[in-house]
Amino acid sequence: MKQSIKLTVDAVVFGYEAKTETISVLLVKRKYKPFQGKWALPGGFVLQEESLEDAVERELNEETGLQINYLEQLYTFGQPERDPRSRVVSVAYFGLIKPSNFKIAAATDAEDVQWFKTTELPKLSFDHDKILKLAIARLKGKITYEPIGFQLLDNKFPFSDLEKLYTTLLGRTIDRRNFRKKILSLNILDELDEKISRGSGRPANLFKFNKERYFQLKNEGIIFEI
Amino acid sequence: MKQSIKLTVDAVVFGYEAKTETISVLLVKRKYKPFQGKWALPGGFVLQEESLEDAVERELNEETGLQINYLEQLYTFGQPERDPRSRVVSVAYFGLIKPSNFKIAAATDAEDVQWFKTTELPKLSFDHDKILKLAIARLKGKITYEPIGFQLLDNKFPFSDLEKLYTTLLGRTIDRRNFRKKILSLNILDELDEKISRGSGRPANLFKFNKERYFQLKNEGIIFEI
DNA sequence: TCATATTAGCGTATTTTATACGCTAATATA
DNA sequence: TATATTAGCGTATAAAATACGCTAATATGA
Repeated sequence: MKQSIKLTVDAVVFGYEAKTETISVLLVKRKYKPFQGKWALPGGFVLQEESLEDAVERELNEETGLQINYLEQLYTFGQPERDPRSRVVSVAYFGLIKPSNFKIAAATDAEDVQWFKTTELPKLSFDHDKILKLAIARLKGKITYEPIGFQLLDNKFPFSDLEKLYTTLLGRTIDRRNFRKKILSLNILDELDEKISRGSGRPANLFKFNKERYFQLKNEGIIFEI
Repeated sequence: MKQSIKLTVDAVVFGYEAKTETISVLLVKRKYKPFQGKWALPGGFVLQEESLEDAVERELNEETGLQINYLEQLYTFGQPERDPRSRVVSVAYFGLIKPSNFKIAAATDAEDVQWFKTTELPKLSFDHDKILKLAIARLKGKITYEPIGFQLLDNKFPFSDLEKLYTTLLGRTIDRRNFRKKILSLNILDELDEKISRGSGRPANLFKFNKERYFQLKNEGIIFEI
């Protein structure tokens, strides 16, 4: 067996800001060759005795200092020529973080770390463009049949944040009344006895995603769908 | 970099027989240690300069002689202890073959190859039980929102074959009239000027999945859904 | 302090889609 | 030629999705 393949993990981490209604991706500036000085997805080599998930979380923490909120495997990229140095296969992950976490990024490690709006992306290293493209498609697709959107909002959020998130992700206007009816009929949101006022306009009630209830419904075969 | 991780691919290949209404999985009996003599998913080490897809197709061909009809990446399994020998990460694939191909299996290589009904599975080697379980879930889930079912039927098939396949996969009865209406309204089947008679009963018209039309509709944003 | 701008919150009518339901047609076989 | 078997199809009802516009509560600027 002459196989000598290196294994890496890469992470596509999305963040959302309701104020500007933008989805951003976390990128790091590469310190070493190849693609030195270019932007890339955070990631790196898997340690010998470490699970893939541990590897992603370690790399993310080392490079960005961020606490991830939701993480799932995206796809494994293994084209022989994807790394100019040698054969490197990368298991890509897909992550989401909450806005409160969003703000503290870029605060930790040596390399440059930055949030990029998905509409203003730089050219990326390796095949990371391809990975990112797939991740964006996954995010947009998944949001309609699994409640991962809540992972991009704070624990307590006004309904309008959710609405704006869906408008942004789906790239089209949605009817506010019908959307509210639909989401509330799913019975996975708890309305709190708390209001929030952000600038002008009527203060909004805060909601909370009820994870327990969601999993209970899921077990009963009731499916989330927008 | 002290990393020395081996990379393998494994394939979960499903076949369907309308006569018995059973879904089967292709398994091979292991020739060497570990798990010598035990059943496992077909697969093996990725060659140094080979893409992951090429590796799966090569291994499948070497071990079973089968031509695969549909192949997609399933998930990458990387728990450190999943192989007792050393660190081995496996990229699992999900494949479907048509009944005509189904029959010629087990005809080629040295190891023992066999179809197992998904209801009568043996204990598998490594973490292959877990992989198979995920693949079955994927098959059952995917069939409702992508027309992969046609990959399990012959090119020309009577409508009842499709109906039986869905009944089997979904594990519940479906209303024949409503199912027919729904599928035909999708406009992705061509009704042929050909009939088939299998034993008693009224001979059935043959249908053909219109791939071009499906992709055209898909591009227009029209989604297949059962 | 009051007029204006801004965001939140909600109901009903209409259209579309899903579901429920049972008979006749064409063949093989006994 | 009678019987068993599979194929093929329509209509009525229920459920879900969509379309649509006003009032409430606050901030802000005149």
